[in-house]
Amino acid sequence: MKHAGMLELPVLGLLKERSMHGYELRKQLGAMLGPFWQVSWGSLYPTLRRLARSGAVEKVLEPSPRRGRTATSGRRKNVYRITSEGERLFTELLEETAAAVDAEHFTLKLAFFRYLKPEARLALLERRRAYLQDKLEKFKENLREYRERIDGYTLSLQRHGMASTESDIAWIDELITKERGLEASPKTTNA
Amino acid sequence: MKHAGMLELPVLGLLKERSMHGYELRKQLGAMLGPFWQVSWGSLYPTLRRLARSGAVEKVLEPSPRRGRTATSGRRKNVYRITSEGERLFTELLEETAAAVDAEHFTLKLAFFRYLKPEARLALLERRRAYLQDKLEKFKENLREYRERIDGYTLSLQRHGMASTESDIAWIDELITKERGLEASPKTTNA
DNA sequence: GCATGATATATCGAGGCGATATATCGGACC
DNA sequence: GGTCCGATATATCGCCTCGATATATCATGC
Repeated sequence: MKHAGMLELPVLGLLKERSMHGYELRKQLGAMLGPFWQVSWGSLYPTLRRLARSGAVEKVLEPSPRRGRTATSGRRKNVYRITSEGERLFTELLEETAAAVDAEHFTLKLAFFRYLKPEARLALLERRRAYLQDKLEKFKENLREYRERIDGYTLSLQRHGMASTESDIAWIDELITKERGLEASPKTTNA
Repeated sequence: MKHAGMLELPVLGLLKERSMHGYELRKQLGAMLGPFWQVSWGSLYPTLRRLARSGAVEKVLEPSPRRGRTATSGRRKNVYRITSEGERLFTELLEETAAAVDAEHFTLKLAFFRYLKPEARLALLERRRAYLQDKLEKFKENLREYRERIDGYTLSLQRHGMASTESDIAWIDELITKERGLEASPKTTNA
């Protein structure tokens, strides 16, 4: 993953559930997002430092590592806890639609959808859908324009890219349908 | 796109066809790879500088911008030409299978497949296929392990990820089949 | 005792990206 | 003729990600 400020949201989202240290955070992230996209230390620790500096998280003082045999772990651990400012930032980052277009950002937002109200979810889904639709159009246009100039491999590549984009749109549509169903059901049940 | 050393291959590949300056290079790249992944200036110009420093490309002296009206363009242009060292580097980067697993690297290699011998193409395709297959297995394993702990959105996300990966594998298989057909055809035609 | 691997934090350098600065050129508009 | 704008063209800055690496401590097994 390449884009900037990728980790803020998932780190805050996990710390929202319970305080953790960096190493554990990484493991949880891996479980949540599938076995791929293992977060690198060079991204994670600086992110925690940034969040701490901005007051979104704070270091929890461990109850003294106690240099004796009774302590479960004498190892140095930096446990981080989310602050109220962090909670605010989390919601702000999650709701913001501008970054919802990017695949990675959208994926990360989706993993924390349960914290959003239905209308905010729909807003994000529809923003992402519009982006994909636009991408598809541009693909077609590009293909019309450069058709003769590209070779078979590149053509196949572009066709597969278009098919993938269509599949992504269909998936988003499923999610939108489910979401509307959830919105409607409370009233429908009562009708 | 995020990974390191992404631009070396496509820049050399385009300069192989004809000498160009940075701005044009960017436009060609866009046409080739679809309307997305517009290469940033902050990546392109440093890449050209690196390639020039390592002797893979060289600046072509424009026939003096001629401060008169006869010149088609008095604007400063840095036209780059590939060297024999650059041709060698291009082939090396293209054939190397290690980086073929990454989606972006693989895509870029595919765009220059026509410069490879059939067996080298097959090697890259099969390497990419093995990676995707492994990715799929790990997805399934991860899902078995964390099934109960993830919510509906995350589950849907992972399922879609798996379906996409399967679709990618099917596409690679198509390419492999075509490739084997091409390999066989010269003999078949003569049989 | 002592090797090994998991836990845990931290930093470095290379490179990508978005934003921005700067300048020239070709046309459109009046 | 003047002037504004958008396309052409090169370049750099700062922030961030990533892979590699360094450095410990702890748990387990032999």
